[in-house]
Formats: sequence, C-alpha cells, structure tokens
Amino acid sequence: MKAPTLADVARRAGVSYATADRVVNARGGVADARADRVRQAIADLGYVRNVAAANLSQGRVYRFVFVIPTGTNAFFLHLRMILGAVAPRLRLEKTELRIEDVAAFDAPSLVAVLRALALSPPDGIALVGIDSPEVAAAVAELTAAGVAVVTLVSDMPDSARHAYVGIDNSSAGRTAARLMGLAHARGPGRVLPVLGSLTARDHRERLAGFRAILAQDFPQIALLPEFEGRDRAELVEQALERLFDRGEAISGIYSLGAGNSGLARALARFEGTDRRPVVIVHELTPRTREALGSGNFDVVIDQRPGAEIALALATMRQISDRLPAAPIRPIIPAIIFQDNMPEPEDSALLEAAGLDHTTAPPGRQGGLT
Amino acid sequence: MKAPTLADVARRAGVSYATADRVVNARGGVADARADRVRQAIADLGYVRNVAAANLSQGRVYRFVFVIPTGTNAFFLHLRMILGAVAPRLRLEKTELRIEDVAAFDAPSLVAVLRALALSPPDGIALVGIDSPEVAAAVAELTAAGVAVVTLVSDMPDSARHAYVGIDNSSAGRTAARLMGLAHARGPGRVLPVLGSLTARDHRERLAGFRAILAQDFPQIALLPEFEGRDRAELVEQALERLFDRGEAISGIYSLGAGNSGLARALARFEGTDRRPVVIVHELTPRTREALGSGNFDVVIDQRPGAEIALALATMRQISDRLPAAPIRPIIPAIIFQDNMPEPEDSALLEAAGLDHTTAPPGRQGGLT
DNA sequence: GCCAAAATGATTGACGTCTATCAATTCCAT
DNA sequence: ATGGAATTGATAGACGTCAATCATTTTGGC
Repeated sequence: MKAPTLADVARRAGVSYATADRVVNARGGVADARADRVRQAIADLGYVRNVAAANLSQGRVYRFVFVIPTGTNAFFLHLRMILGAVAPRLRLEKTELRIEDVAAFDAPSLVAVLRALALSPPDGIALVGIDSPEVAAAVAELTAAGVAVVTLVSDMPDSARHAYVGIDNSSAGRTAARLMGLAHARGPGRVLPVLGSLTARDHRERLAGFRAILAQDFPQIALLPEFEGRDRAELVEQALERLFDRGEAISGIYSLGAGNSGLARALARFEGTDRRPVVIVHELTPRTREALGSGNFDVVIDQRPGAEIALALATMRQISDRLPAAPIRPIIPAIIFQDNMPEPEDSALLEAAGLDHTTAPPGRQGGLT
Repeated sequence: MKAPTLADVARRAGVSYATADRVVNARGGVADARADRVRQAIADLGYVRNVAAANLSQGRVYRFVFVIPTGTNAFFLHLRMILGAVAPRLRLEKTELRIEDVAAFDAPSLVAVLRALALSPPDGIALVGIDSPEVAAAVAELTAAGVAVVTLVSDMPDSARHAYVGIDNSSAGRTAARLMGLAHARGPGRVLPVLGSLTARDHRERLAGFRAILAQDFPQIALLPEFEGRDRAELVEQALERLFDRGEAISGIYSLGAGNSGLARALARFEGTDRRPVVIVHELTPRTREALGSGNFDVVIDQRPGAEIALALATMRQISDRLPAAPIRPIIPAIIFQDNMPEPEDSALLEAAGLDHTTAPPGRQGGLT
C-alpha cells in the first residue's frame, strides 16, 4: 500500500541496493542489461524517489539566482522587495536566494552575468528574457550544465529555457483593448498606445494583441501611432504634454510599459473635468495605485509579481529535484480598478516578519506560549 | 552557519535531548523551569523543526477532506474535477484527499458531516462556509481537536476556522459595478442583479459591494430589485423571460450566483440585435465560457478554483506542520472577457495526469499567491 | 586458464526527528 | 528518613536516501 522504496526496486529487479542506487543516481559502472532491469522495476512499481529523504541525507541547499534589471522601474523594484521579503522564509526551507543586477534591455550585459554565473553554477536561474541569439546561447550552456533556467516576465521561446513564468502578454493586450472598447460604449474615439520599447517581446506582444481586438471589434475607435517612452517617466510626460498642448483629441491611453508617473503628471490638467481620457496601464506600483485611487487611471493590469516569484521558485525546485515537469500555465494577471485594489504587500510582509516558530502542538498538553 | 537541530537546542539549554524533545512535542512531564530554558534556547537559536525529517521518521501521511456541496452547480462540479485531478500527484507527496458530499445551502446536513468526520479526525478539512451557529460550533470542536479547518469560497468569520481561502466577495461586487458603469459610459441605464440566495454570505457581500459602487459613482444607473434564482437555471430563465416579455428596459445584468445557463437561454432573443444588456456573471464554466465566446456575456469574474485548492492545501499543510501561519491573502479573481479566456484546465490536467507534482506553496510567504 | 579490469554485492554512517524503553535522579508528603 | 511519584537522562531503532568503502564475482583479452 505504501510507496515503494529503492530497496523494493532493487529486490524486484533482482539486484543489490547498491546497483539500483548506481542506476538512479547515474554513477555509472553498471552493465546495460542490469540497468534496464532496474529501470523496468522502477516503471513497474511506479517508484518515485523520496526527495525529502534525499535532501536530508545530503544536507542539500537549493541555490537560486534571480537576474533582475536595475534602474528605477517600479515594477522591478517591487520584484526585488518581494524577493527580499521571502528570502528569510525560504532559508528555513533550505533555499538560498540571490539577486544579480543587470542593465535593463541590455543583452551583452545579461550575457556577461550569465557567463559569470556559469563559473559556479547555482541550481536555478530566473531571468527576464531578452530576444538575442547571444543570450539564447548562454542559456543553452546553462541548461546543458544542469542549471534550471526559467524566463520571468518576458519569454525567450526559442531558447533552451525550461519554462516561462509570466502572463500571456498578447492576451493582456487584447484584454486592454476590450476594456477600452467597453469604456467607449458604442461611441467613437482616438486611442494612444504608450510603450517602453518595441525591442521588448512583452511590449510587442501586448501592442499586437491590443491592436488586433480594436481593429476587429471596435472599428469606430481610431488608433494613434504608438509612442516609445523607453519606460522613462520624463519622456512619457513630455510627449503627452506636447500632444495635449497641440489639442489632440485623445479619448484613451493604453500604457503598456513603465514610466506611468509621467503619465499621471501629464493627466493632471484634466483634474476636475470630465474630459480625461480612459487610461489603462500595466503593473500595480505605489504610483499607479495612487492614480487609481484618485481617479486618474481607470484600470491597472497587474502581472502579480508575488505569484510569479512563487511559481518560478516552485518550477526551479521541481527541475532541480529531477521530477517530471508539470505543465506551467501562464500567470493570470489581476485586473484592478479603484474598487478592488489588494492591500499593499508591505503590511502583510511586515506582519510575517516577526514570527515565532516555537509553538507546541495544539492538541495534547495545553502548552501556552 | 547551518540550521540548528534539536540536539543543539538541548545542549544550549543544558538539558538532555529527551527533555528538549518532550518540550517541543508537548509530551508533558517537564518541570516549568526546565521547559522555559528549552523554550529560551529555541528562541535564542531560532530553531525551527525540520518538518521533512519529522515526517520521514513518522511515515506521516496527511489526510485532508474537502466538504463540497452536491448538485449540478457547475462551479462545484469543476472544483470536484480539479480535486480528482490533483489527487494522484498529491499521493506522491504523502497527501490523501477525500471529498465528502453535503447538500447545498444546508446547515444541518453540514453539521452532520462535520460531526461524522470528528469521529476519526483528518489532519485538515476545507468546507464551504454557511452562516449558522450550529456549524460554527462544529467547527470549533474540530479545531479544538487539532484539525486544521479552512473555509472555502464562502467564509465564516465568526467561527474558529483557521483561515478563509477565497476571493474578497465585496470587492468582486464592487468590481462588477465598476465594469457595469464603464460599459454604460456616461449614459443612463437600468441594471438587474440576479443571485442565488441572500442567505449565502458570499452572495450578500457581492450584492452589497455592487450596490455601493453603483450608488456612489453611477447615479445615472437605476438598480432594479434583485431576483433570487436559488442558483437554478430554470428559475433564472423564467424570471428573465417574464421581464423581457413585459418589455422592461434592462441595460445590464449582474448574475452573482449560479444558474447562468438559464440566463444564456433567456438572452437568446437578443441575438443579432445590439440591444442585449451588458452581462456580468461569476465563475468560468463550460456554459459561461461558451456564452463569452459567442458574445452573449461580456465579463466573467472567476474565483480560480485551482488556485483556491492549491492555497487551501498549502494552508492546511502549514497548520498541520505547526508552522507559524503566514497571513493568508484573498484569492485574486480572474476577470475574463472573450479575449483572455485561459485554456480549459482539462487538457492541462490530462497532460499532468501521469506524474508530476508540486503544489507551489503559494501561501508560503505573505504576498505570494 | 590466467590476470587485470569491470561489474556487482554488502555494509556502514550520516541526515534530523520521533517514539519508546529503562535507568537514574530528584521531589514531596508523610 | 522513607517510599512513591515525578522528573530527567541515556540510548536505540526507524524512516529513505546518499556516499563511500571493501570484498567478491564476472567478464574479456591473450
């Protein structure tokens, strides 16, 4: 009834425990015929190695590295904060987290970091994908070396990464278009997309999805040429000021990158009027949170960095444990209005910070603590 | 550098391993003075018991029970399907899942089930809350007996349950109102709420949230009296037919319970016209999925049963492990349009059916969902 | 048919915890 | 002070795996 152990496998295969162990841990020095019998026995019994016992015996520690872009991008700052907050807890689970900095949108820099990591390879690496053959090559080297590699936020589908952890960006763009259309009811409009850079796959995909649905279902809404703000607030602000000054009629703005504090500032001129465009942006940050609350933004599409980190960790651990990979499904983004803003994580994290691990079992002797 | 063991604790407290063990496992028979010294040593060293080692030594199996309402409610059928699909892989993690049936909306029946479970108490129970003192009493007995109890989908805040796993229903109602308002642009309208039963806390909360935002931000939208459809499709269908026949001008429908196939049928008459009301419903099911796809519903608010089950399991396991409880945050519902429907789980589940495991411990650290 | 090389078996000590048993020591009431 | 009870210590076996060692058997080349 209970799960078979490696001893059971050995018995069934008619070999010694030592031989069975040589096979499962690929130590070599086993004749093919015997190795096959062992593998057959594993299949017959449905043996799955007990990872907890294995880790216990080895005193194993998982070493995972997150490679995160530097800069003032609020989303990545948030990601860093969450990583910092979960790190102590993870240490209890024998998992060490490290953050490596990398310049944003910079393939050579990312390659350099990855090559440096390859020198003493960790168990897993999570990185924000960049479309570049050089990066793909570095990833291939890492996976070949047995490192679990997952792309975070932005994928590299043509690389050897084990999995992508993030939202379906095309779907997010379509969702934004649907919301924009809904908000225009059946009336006409002119909508401006603002993005960071078309070289970023996630931005490209969002824009494409957005365009597709607008064209398909909302022909009465005109699409203005997109503005590349390089995720920098000043650039976004200036560009919008210019457009507004020129008297452009803009009924909606879809900001699918960062730099939204610039957007918020540019919108200040509509305060109190009812002529503010419908505004849909990505990522819940202190700024976008505030703009939502004050009624300056309408919708935030948030990729839930906490969920992404949890999934990335679980995925890397699973690969490290040599377990059959579960299919990874995309993260479902949160669609947030002023009415359903989740509590900021900070408070919850603080709460969790002061914990006591000492409590006795609730049953038995009433051990008060 | 490495984590302290119980032997370290004993040494530091100047007691034997046996005594330290008596304290952490509350076996009794330890003088207060000594017990305090042990607890002090635990605090000083930051000792956390190694759950994996403990479970290994005991050959421990977690036994968790989900108490799920019977009937044709598509959401609960879906929940059952997911539970069935995850059960095999959970077995690899020494976790046994059982489903107990209970009549829907029926407090006495739920009490009976809980009392029966109390006879040989499992490690954890997840149940759909019902507001009733008798149920609360039964829950209190279970938690007192050391069972981890979580409410699923609908909470019982005044009971002794350890945690609630589900969405913030009031927030969901507000979100629905915001979407409804957006879709009315600035024009007037008349909106009909359809719900299952006002005795269900989740339904009550959704309705209250919906009303609050409509009243606050969309005064031009009139709120029709809500219809209680008891989550039954025929009742919903008949009621709507009657209203439509009577020529009621209805610009929006918020269906916050089940029975949405009836709603879909009643809406058939608007096919091809542009006079269909804006329709917002809860829960992604085969029916609502189809209605979204064919353009008969506009929005589905889905509480992501898969995420709920994963969080419920992680929570029950954590309580069973006597670990400091991480703050549980509400599940963030998915807001789904025809453009961002996730792939049906079935295919992924089939794929995963063989082997794979991982329930990403999503509640792990505050903020990870 | 001999020898080295390769393959296999047997066994042991970790890892950290739980459970159990038994011996030794305190404590307390009489 | 004495005896019984309560407390404390010491220790061993089990859980399933890994890593290592050493002994034994088989294989292949000549």
